[in-house]
Amino acid sequence: MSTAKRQPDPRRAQTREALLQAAEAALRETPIDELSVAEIARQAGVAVTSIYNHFGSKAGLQAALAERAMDVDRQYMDRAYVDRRSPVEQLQSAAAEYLQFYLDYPDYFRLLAFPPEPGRNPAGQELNEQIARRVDEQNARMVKALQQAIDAGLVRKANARELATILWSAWNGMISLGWRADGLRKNEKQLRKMVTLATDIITAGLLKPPG
Amino acid sequence: MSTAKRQPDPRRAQTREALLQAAEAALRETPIDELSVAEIARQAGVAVTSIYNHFGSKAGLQAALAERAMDVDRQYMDRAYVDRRSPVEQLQSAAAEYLQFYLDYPDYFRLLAFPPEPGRNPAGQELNEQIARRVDEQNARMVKALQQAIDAGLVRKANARELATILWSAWNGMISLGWRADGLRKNEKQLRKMVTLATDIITAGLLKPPG
DNA sequence: AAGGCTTTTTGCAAACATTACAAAAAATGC
DNA sequence: GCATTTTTTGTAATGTTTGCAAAAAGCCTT
Repeated sequence: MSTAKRQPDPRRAQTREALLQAAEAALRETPIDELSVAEIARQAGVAVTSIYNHFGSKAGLQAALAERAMDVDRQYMDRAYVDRRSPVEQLQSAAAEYLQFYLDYPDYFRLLAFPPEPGRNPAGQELNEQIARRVDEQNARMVKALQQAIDAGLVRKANARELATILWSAWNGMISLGWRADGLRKNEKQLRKMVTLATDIITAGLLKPPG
Repeated sequence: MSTAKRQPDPRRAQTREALLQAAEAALRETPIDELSVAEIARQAGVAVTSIYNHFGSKAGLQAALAERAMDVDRQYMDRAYVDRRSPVEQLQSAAAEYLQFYLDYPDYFRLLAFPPEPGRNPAGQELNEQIARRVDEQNARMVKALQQAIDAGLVRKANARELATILWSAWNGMISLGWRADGLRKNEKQLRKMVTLATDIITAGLLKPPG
């Protein structure tokens, strides 16, 4: 293995940070569709190409912002996983908080739940993996809650990790109805109702021993 | 209302059909990413602009093909909703067939489950609504099975339509893990397992009366 | 602290999707 | 057959994305 080490080039962190800050600031003024990569680069004082060097695409840059916002997400989830609550209650509130995160940051949610294909661009792929790790990290908390419930005999025996993935991806599917452009779209109220009911049903199904 | 009627212009159907056929044929040879709208238009013998007149976007054209493919989807679902089966069995096989449809036609599945935004283009919006109607039509069969189960006292009392939406969107969320570009992606085997387990849990939860 | 090597940035050209618009072509209804 | 309307077409312009080569800047060794 040729792991030739080297001190990291400070320029890299610098332009990366300049882009993130410029993009974040610009996005507070202008919706993403009306904001061109040229404009972002101009405000960051770097070349357009640098966006692709660092993030792989315009969506990648946005995703990098979303990844930062996962710190926010962690706060949401902190509210859900409180130890005094029963595991079932924790799942219910995790679902509610996850939905709330979407309602507060719809763009970021979409990028985390349904990341755009990075193509063959290495920077984009790397970023994607990084985001996946963050998501996984969050799901780990759900896994923990489920495992406790299983160990306590409250929930049917099953792989807690798989169960968490089911829960999380099912929520994603439901919440994605919030931005459909057709008649199948659901509004906030409907989403709340749906996610609540679904989580209720699923937890009921978990409590019952397998037939 | 100024509903001035008029005979439909045959040219419209003609170029539409030419585009659909050319696109379908071309897509058998070339993946969508490597197929330009210019090339499709050329093979159809029409102007590029016509694609936008009729379908709103390149994705719209693909979606129109997917809409046609819903006849295929319907056939898959026919296999699931067999009257001799119990409602719960019907749901299980519906889930399995839906997943199979994705496995056989991943591109079409994606367009139906997660339709791209049509923007402000009227043609694209119209197409989107059309697809939504088809999807709704399919879900109606699930609604029917659920309603029967509710009426028979097998399943907790709830709005069958809502339940069907939950089931369908949850499946979408799980199946979407099949094309994630990061470490969270699931392969065919894992998807089967997950969808089966999830449907099992959900139906178990449905059977149990609400606490 | 100088020179060589590597990383990073930059600018440019080209491909592609998309939009807007105006002119051309073709159909309808009378 | 003619006036009106619909549809198609071509073109110019904008924006994202890729590839490439040159320039700039940083690291490392001596």
